Amino acid sequence: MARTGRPREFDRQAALDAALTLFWKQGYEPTSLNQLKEIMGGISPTSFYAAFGSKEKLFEEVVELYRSTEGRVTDILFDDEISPRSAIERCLRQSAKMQTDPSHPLGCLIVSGASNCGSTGNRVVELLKSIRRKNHEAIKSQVRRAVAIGDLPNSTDIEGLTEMFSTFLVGISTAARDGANRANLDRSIDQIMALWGKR
Amino acid sequence: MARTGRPREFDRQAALDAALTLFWKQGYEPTSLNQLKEIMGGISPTSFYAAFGSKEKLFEEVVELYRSTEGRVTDILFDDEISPRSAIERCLRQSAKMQTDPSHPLGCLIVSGASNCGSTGNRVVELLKSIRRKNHEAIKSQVRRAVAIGDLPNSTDIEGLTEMFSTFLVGISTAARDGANRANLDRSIDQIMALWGKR
DNA sequence: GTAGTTCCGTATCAACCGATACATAAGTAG
DNA sequence: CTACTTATGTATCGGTTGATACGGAACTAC
Repeated sequence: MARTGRPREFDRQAALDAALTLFWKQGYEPTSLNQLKEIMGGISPTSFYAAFGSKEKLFEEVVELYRSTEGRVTDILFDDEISPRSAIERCLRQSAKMQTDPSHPLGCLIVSGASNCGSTGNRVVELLKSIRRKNHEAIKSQVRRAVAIGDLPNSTDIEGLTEMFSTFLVGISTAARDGANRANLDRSIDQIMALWGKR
Repeated sequence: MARTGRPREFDRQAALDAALTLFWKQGYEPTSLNQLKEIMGGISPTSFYAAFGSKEKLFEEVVELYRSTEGRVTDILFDDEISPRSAIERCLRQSAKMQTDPSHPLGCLIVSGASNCGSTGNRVVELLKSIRRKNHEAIKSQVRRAVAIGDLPNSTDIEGLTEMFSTFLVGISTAARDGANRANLDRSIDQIMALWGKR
């Protein structure tokens, strides 16, 4: 049975895609409702709030969309089927490739999407921070697993190595926004991964 | 001869210090004139604009203040009197220490002070970006010098190694804001600097 | 004293912020 | 047809943004 009521006149998914692009480029707070409404197909405020609830809820939905598309480059950190080294290296390389891809805004929405926020944006800041924290923990699990399976020596400083990869990973967003290209980032990953084989 | 006219009733330097703290914590755009006026001694709008010109000019002055105080941790990147390795390592360690110091806001004003900006903040974004670019170039000069003096082999990938240190450096700001402590960051620097001795 | 200079407090500006009210249009259900 | 449901367009809400106008206060110069 078809849904009752007047049908929606704009493409909700297309509007969400457009909102992702805008939030990705500008961040949460500087992106205004007027900009969103315009890029989302010139919809009216009523349509906006009926379809998405609020700016904050839209952002949360956008983060989910990002995580299920471009943002999946970090999913491999949670993969225990491949080698720990491969998980971390591939995460870094995929992130570098994705974040420098000119077909969408530069950098990472999770890192740079809400770094400057006033008091109204606290929930959004915490949302992104919790995702970063999970990635950090996933890196730690991989390093720990590498030690457990003998791929890294028992003397390995797990916290130190984890923090190194984690800090580098979040740094990619600023680097990409500052104009670092994929080739240079890939070579920097060659360098940082050399640590793994040199001890 | 003393200056003519009614004397200023607030401490301009103290106001500037307070503005630095607020911008550092919240970033450029989310920090409002009302917040600034209040923390700067409860001054009036007239006093604010007479003394600092505009919000943007105040921020530029705040950046200068930061660069001449806490922000000096990166100055050592421009020092050609010490060894390249020492210049980079000390920059990283000083940055990690400074950015996790609880006596002031976490992270780095140059990296995180204006990452989310609308069209009005473009000049500010470019100002910070240009500073980051200079740091990146300074790292490159140090790596190049290291190769020149034989501290790194001729086969060194200068671009790759530079990007690695530069990306890690900017990553410290997000890491610190996410709660990384100094000890862990220091150990991560142990790890990343080990590259220098392992080839 | 008076003139000139600089700063201060209050009141206010136009523009924009996120969010709603209200009436109406377009569909389904019976 | 009427009743119900859902989306739409316009007009507007109260609040905040960065920035000014204007008159008066506090100082120096002479």
